[in-house]
Parts: sequence; structure tokens; C-alpha cells
Amino acid sequence: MTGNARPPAADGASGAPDGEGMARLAASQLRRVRHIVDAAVALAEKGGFDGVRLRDVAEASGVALGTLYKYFRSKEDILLSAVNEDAERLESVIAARPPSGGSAQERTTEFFARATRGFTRRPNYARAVIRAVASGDHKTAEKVAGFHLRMARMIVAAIRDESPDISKSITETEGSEQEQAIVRILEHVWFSALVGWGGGLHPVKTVTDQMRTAAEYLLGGSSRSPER
Amino acid sequence: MTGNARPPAADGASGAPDGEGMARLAASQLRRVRHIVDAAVALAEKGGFDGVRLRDVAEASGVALGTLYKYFRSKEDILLSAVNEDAERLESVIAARPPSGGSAQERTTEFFARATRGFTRRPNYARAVIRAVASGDHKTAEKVAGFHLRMARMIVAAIRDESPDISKSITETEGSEQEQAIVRILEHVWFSALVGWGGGLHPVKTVTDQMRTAAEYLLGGSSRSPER
DNA sequence: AATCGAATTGAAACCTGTTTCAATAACGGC
DNA sequence: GCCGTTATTGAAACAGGTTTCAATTCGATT
Repeated sequence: MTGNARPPAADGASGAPDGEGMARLAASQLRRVRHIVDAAVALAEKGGFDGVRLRDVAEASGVALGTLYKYFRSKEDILLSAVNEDAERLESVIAARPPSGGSAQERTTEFFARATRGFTRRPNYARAVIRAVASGDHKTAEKVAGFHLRMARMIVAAIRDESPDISKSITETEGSEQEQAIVRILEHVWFSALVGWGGGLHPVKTVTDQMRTAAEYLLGGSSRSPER
Repeated sequence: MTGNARPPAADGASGAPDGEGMARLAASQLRRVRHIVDAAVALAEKGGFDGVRLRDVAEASGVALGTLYKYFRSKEDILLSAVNEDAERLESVIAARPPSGGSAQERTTEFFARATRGFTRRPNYARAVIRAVASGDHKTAEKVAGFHLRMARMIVAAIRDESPDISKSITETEGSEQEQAIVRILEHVWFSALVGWGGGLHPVKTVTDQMRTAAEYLLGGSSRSPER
């Protein structure tokens, strides 16, 4: 009886590690995972979600399909790892040079403008990732939640005119009740607007415009009752 | 030379009709389309998106796979037809008994509460439909856009304390600039919150709660700068 | 160096969405 | 009722995500 590709479980990091759970892997394994994600991203940049053929990912990253499926639960899972790395990088960039606007509203608008620009700079990859996030797969909920938490941390920082605290690991939701409510809405609007962009409903500019509008309503000072 | 399943094109209603484009079909064809959608919905109620196996849909609705693909471009397309019918029905219900709250904020909150309740009453079906909407398929963008337009009409009606005008066909965006901006944000929040629910990130109650919060910020009178 | 368990491989199978196509049935106009 | 056109069927093929598994390799331990 030769070993199966599946670990004997019992360990929480078994099923399909990554993110924090990837820490306990040997160097050679980390290298494999890295290659897999890199290959998937490269293919996504060229051909979007459909361009990421797992057989190609496996070949390009020099592993067998079975190995790929040992580390990732699905195609979406790989792309979610990639977008989580993106978010990490974004947070570094934001921490190094936080939004500079004078008001919370301005800083938030600037933050989303920068995030959107950076993200949609590689449109095919962006669409692929959006589809992965939107797929609503329960198996990948953790990674999606992790992404949300990191985004929330950056948004709260922008509202407060602070730098996101990169050193802290992300476990809890950031901010006061009210801040959290605002942040959730902003995240919803951003995500949904990106889905609309990805689906061809509107151009990128619409995304940043709508984020500006949302920031006005949520963080701007003026009250309003809509006029026809 | 036997006829192919594909019409000779040249007509806008060719590729894959439905919605308005479905009007010019013969009665027997309408009946087929109806059976297809019904079968898909029934399967989705049982097994969600994955439960809708097109071979089963075809068999249950008594048509061949080729016929199914003559009327619909994809699995998502079928589910989008279903959700558009849902939206139509919802609009009838709303028109018959519009949200009764005293303020725009209250009516809007009530509207989304009713829409969410009705929608998530069949969780598997709802998740299937969410996934179809979120898939971001360019080929189905029209149906998604149509859904958005109808939702927008209902939301504008709720804000204005009117009944949605069912008689009017949906072509243009409703409402003033400002109303449209608010409506778009509300739609984004609703959609994204539903995606989160569908992906197991939070319970249904979170959806309605977040809609209430969004309505407060967007339609409530009080200005605010978030307190920590 | 021998050894044992875990990781990896390679190749095939499986499943389901999608496409294709020749044969057949249904329909509308004459 | 006949005819040409269009719709439908049935069955097969294709594509790519996912699973499976016996054989092999790797790595740490001794």
C-alpha cells in the first residue's frame, strides 16, 4: 500500500492549506505552491478564468494534477490565494503611502480609486479573480472572508487617517460598530461594481465613480432627501 | 440537406431569445421554453446550481439537449430567465401592495426585506441564481441588465412612495440622477450581501440588516461622521 | 546505507457543460 | 394535400474540472 495523495488528516491544516495555514510546509512544498499560483496568475492574465486550464497550470508549474489538488480544493481556490496575495501587497503599498486626502470621504475615495486601478490593470486576471470570489463556493469561504477582513482593515485605516497595521495578523473585524457598518457597505458596493465591470455592464470608471458617490453618502457630512 | 438546429440568423431574436425577444415564438415553442425553465427551477430547488444538470433539465422538460441550447446560451442563461420571471412576479406583488412605511428610508428597508425573504425562501434555488448572476458572463449581460433595471424601478417606486408602473416596458433607467445613484448603491449592497449569504459568510438576517443600514445612510436625514 | 511513511507522479477514468450533425417531425403557405 | 423551410431529436463527440490509484520518489530517522 503506497501512500495516497491525501494526508491522514486529523490536522486542521490538512484539507487544503494556504494563507496562514501554509506556514508549516517544507520549503520544497512552499516552492511548489508558489509555482502553482504563479502559473495560474500568468494564465489568467492571458485568458481570464477560462484560460486557466488546470492541466496547463500543473504542467507550467511542474507538478502533477494530483499535487495541485492536494494543496488547493479547486480552481477558484488557487485564484483566491492569488487575490489574497494581491491584497497583502496592496496593504503594504497603502501602509507605505496612505491615502492623502483631507477628509475621511476623500481618503476613502482615493483608496478605492487606487485599489481599483491596481486591480483592473490586468483585466483578464481581474475578471478571473472576480469570478472566483463571486462563485460562492462554501469550500472557499475562509479565503473570501480573509480577503474581506484585510480590505476592511485598509478601509478603516483610510477613514481614520491611519496606516493599516501590517504587523497584526488578521483575525477580528476592525473598527467601531458604525465604522464596520460603513465599511461593509463600501465593500459591498466595490465588489458588486467590480462584478458589473467584469460582466461587461459598465466601464472601470463607473466603479470608481460609484465608490466616490458611496463615500459621499456614507462619510460626507451633508444630509439629504433625494430630489427627483 | 436537413435543417440544422441553428436558425439562419440575420434576425436579432436569433442567438438565444427570451424575455422580450421570446414574444415571436409559436405557442408550442413557448411551451417548451416554459417547461425548460420550470424543470431547471425545480432541480435548482433541490440541488442548487450543481443540481441543475442540463441532461436532467432536458429530460424533465421533454426536449433534446440541442433544443435546450437553441433557446438558451448556457445553464446560467436559463437561471437568469427564471430570476427575471421572479423579478416580474415580485413587481406585481409590490405594485399590488407597495411598501407602507412612512419615510423613504422605511419603505426601502421594507422593500428589501420583502424581496430578500421571498428570494431566500428557496435557499438552494436562490444560491443557484446568485451564482448565475455573479458568473459575469458577457453573453448573459443583457438579462442581468434587465434584472437590474426592473429592480431599480421597484426601488425608485419605494423611495417615491409610488407603485411601480408595470405597464411600461423596461428600457430606460428610472429616476433622477440622485435617485439613480442611491438606487445603484442599494442594488450593489443587496447583491453583494446575497453573494455573501450564498457563500456561507453570513445568515439571511445579515442581508436585511445591512439593507436597513444602507437605507439609513442613503435615505436617512441625519448627517454623520463616524465615531470610533 | 537501510527503512518507513508521506509526498509526488502519471495516466486513466469520471462527470457534466457544450457542440455537432444527420435523420426526422412539425409547420405555414400554396 | 403538397412542399420547402424550420424545429426537433438522438446520439455521439469534445473539453476541462475533479477524482482515483498503483508505482515511484523524497526526506527524515536510525
